[in-house]
Amino acid sequence: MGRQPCCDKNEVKKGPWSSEEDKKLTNFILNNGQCCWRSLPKLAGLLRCGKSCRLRWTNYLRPDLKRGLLSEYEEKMVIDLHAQLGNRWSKIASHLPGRTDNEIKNHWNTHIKKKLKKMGIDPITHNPITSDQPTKNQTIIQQEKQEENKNIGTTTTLITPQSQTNLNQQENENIGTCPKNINSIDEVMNNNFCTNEVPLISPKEVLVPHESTTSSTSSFSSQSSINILEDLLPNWQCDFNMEISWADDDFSSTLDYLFNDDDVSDMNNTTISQDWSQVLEV
DNA sequence: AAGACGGTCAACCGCTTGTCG
DNA sequence: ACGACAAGCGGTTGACCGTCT
Repeated sequence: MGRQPCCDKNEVKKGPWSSEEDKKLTNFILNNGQCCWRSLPKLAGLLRCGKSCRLRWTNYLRPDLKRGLLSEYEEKMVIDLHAQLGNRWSKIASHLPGRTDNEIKNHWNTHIKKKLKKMGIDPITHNPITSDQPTKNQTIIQQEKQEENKNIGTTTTLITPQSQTNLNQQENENIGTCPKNINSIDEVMNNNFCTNEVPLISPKEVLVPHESTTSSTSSFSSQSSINILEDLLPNWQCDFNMEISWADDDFSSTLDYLFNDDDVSDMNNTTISQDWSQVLEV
């Protein structure tokens, strides 16, 4: 017998989210926090699948998300992490505060892949693509790398909890070290980028330079969510007991997306609700 | 002007993993 | 140990938009 569907597909709405739905979802989560996605749509008055709500929130509505294209720094980080972790987008995203796995995955497939190919680097193996037949050593290295990626990508039945722990430990140890083949990318990018030089630090500590978002492509949705946040702001101020400084760099980039500079300066030292502070602490 | 085409990205689908009784 | 359920994850799809012809 197959798995039960997560929701009745005849009764749920699919496709792009309307600003009204965004508003309902944002409002509900800000007031009640994130709990039980399956029952959330009903409670929030949404005709959506819980899964869909979770995705919309984590990929789009979450207020700590950065918007706009990935910076050069972030791109290099993605390349470096991909060399170590393979297509484990959520792991990669966890090292890039304010970025989602979906966003990184899309950016990889649409921008970085091409860039690397253009530079003569195989986006899968992260080794240089040569026009000649690969040498014996290169072939072996590539095979090893593919095998490595394969193992990383398929943590299935053969992996016991103990070996999984070991794998995770190994993984954690590897993060922060320069992989053997990353030199090839460094050479091409003419930049000694390497994670042992770029500390992988918590979202709270990372300050990623962001670009102006005037060129943001997701015109409808991003705009609608920004409007929603603006609409909801008074509620947060009412609910919040905790005082934070909006001058904190952590928040400034997010705020840049939400408000113009004047708005941000007006909001310095305003108060916010606990739910919101939890969201920001992600 | 309009149709074809390609690029981008939000959203979906289905599988895997984690948790709890 | 097992099954059921919720959440997470990565691959894929399809709508939208800009550019080209």
